[in-house]
Amino acid sequence: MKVDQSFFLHRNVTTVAKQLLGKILVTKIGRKITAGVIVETEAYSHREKGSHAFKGMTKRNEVMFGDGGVAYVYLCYGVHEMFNIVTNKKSKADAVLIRALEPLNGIEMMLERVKTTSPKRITSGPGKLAKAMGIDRKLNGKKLDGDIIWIEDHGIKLKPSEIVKDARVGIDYAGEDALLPWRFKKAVSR
DNA sequence: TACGTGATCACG
DNA sequence: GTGATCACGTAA
Repeated sequence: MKVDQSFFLHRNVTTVAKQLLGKILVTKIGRKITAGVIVETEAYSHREKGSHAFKGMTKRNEVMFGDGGVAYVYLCYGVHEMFNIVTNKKSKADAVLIRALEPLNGIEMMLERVKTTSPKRITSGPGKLAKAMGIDRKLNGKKLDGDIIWIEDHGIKLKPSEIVKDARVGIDYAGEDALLPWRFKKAVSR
């Protein structure tokens, strides 16, 4: 079933980032459904330098300042669309970057979008998964309880021991805040 | 390790 | 207006 919007209003963005692991991201773009299990996330709080919201509201990060439960999508390096989930209440501009999925449904469609034939690692990075899922800036600000993009809970809850914590990547500009262990990953089962 | 790519933002 | 910068991916 769909995750209730109240889940995204939680005040602790790292908690939401951890609890998103194991949940399902689903998009329905032009009648095509694609879905994948979230296996890697990063938390961004408006109070630390890694966040786009740290220096206040701009045209780009505007949707982060509204209530949680909407998509924040922006273009990175002129090439990649990045998909985030806004969390916390209005004016508390927190967000979770979805960094990796395990493909579940609509793999054919994903392959077509990414223009490859190998499903291996097709959703293994933030830019790639957005492309595979058909997510772009048109979805910026869209609520996650509609019928275009949403999150489902299939009852999977990871134990703390199944969650690998790490420093976030690609944010050297954040200085000491780049060291926060706010990257969460599902441990590889073996 | 190096760089493409284009929107964005902080200047003025 | 303009220029530096960037929450990546891929090739080498």
